[in-house]
Amino acid sequence: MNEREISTAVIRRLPRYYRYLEELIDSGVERISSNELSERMKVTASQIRQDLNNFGGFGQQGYGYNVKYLHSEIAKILGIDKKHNMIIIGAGNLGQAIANYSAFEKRGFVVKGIFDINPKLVGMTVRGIEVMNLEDMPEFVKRENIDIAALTIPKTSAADVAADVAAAGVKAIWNFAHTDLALSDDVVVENVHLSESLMQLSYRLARKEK
Amino acid sequence: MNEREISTAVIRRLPRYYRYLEELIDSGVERISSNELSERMKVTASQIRQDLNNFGGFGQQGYGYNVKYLHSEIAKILGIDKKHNMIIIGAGNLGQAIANYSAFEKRGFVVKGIFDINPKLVGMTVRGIEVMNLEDMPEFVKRENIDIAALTIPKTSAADVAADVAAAGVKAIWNFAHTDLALSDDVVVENVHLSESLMQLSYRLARKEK
DNA sequence: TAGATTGTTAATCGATTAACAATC
DNA sequence: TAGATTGTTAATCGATTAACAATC
Repeated sequence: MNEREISTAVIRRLPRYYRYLEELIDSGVERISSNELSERMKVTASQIRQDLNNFGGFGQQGYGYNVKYLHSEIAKILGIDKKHNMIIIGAGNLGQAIANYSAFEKRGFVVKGIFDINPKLVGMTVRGIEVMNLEDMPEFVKRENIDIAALTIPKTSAADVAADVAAAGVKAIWNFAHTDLALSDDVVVENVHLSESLMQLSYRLARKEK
Repeated sequence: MNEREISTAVIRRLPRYYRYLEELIDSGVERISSNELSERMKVTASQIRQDLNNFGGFGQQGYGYNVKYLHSEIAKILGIDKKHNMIIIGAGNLGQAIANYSAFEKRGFVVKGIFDINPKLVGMTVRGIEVMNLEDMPEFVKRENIDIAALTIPKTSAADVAADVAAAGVKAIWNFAHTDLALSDDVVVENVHLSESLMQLSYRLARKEK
């Protein structure tokens, strides 16, 4: 696999390619050219070919791309050909929503445990997964080989909890708290800032109205 | 206000500026230079000045930026100085999480109603907001002057529901369904694709491990 | 072989960074 | 006035698009 750095712009597009390829498989399409795909996805064929060729030559001249093959190759690139053990910290609605979302499991993300500090929530069960006390998290992370922690907690406690899960051995944090987490470089942090998304929507709405 | 198109890269950064300015206000800071802010936010001072000057000269030579003033100007740019009436379609965990998230209301996004097709959920109350039957949505949108609809529903029904809310007069859709919505250009669509975010995390995790 | 379409190089476009004159 | 820092122009860098030779 190539050593040169892939831009985030490319990485952001990969899951979308993956989704479209999935739909093509479902509708029984066996091969597709960059041109046909470009029309469906509303991006240029050139961009599709450039993006894919960052990772290898998955197509064939005169033929195009084999849908199933390309789909499986992108899965490998994204690392979703392997299982990932995940925990959720924060058993509120958002944490429960993620725990309940079975499509993640289909992509190899298995929720092994949910944690909270609220004694009212501890002991509860979400989709068969027990809500445990946050104190028991470090031991659980080690025992169950957890590599991803989703933080669905208020921003006030996010920094501390992030430090704790990192110390326990978690390798990636999916952060829903509205704050930037400063952690050592060997922990991956992926942010989902819902309020920022809503503000972008608001901006575009305001421009339209003008 | 300027007529030239602002790039999405700039728009994506605005909410983050806003958040940092909010924190500065909370900690009693009255003015800040692009240089100080650049250190806190880990972006270049040049970028901050360029971004802001897309919208106007909010600073003063030799002084910097007045934190409160800049904060309020960005609020205006983002359109969050005005109230937005919002509905949520889909009363599952994710819909409930959004309804319960009071911070949105602080930014002027007021959840007026929640809709679902599941009769078990209809009649329920979330944060004092009644869950109504989706059939009653069009009339509600008109009566309550709704301009934003959050779609927290499965992708199978997303396209139809999106068309319905647009027909009812909703001006912007905050889409959580894992599909691209094709709608007329006068409806703003902002996507939150959680599974794509998780795959990006997975990609970065896989690269780290290699 | 001819036609189609990739992989890849080159050209263009846009975004970021650097530099500095304007000015508070 | 001198110092600081913006607003803005110019330079650089990177990403996207176009073009086409390679090849199935």
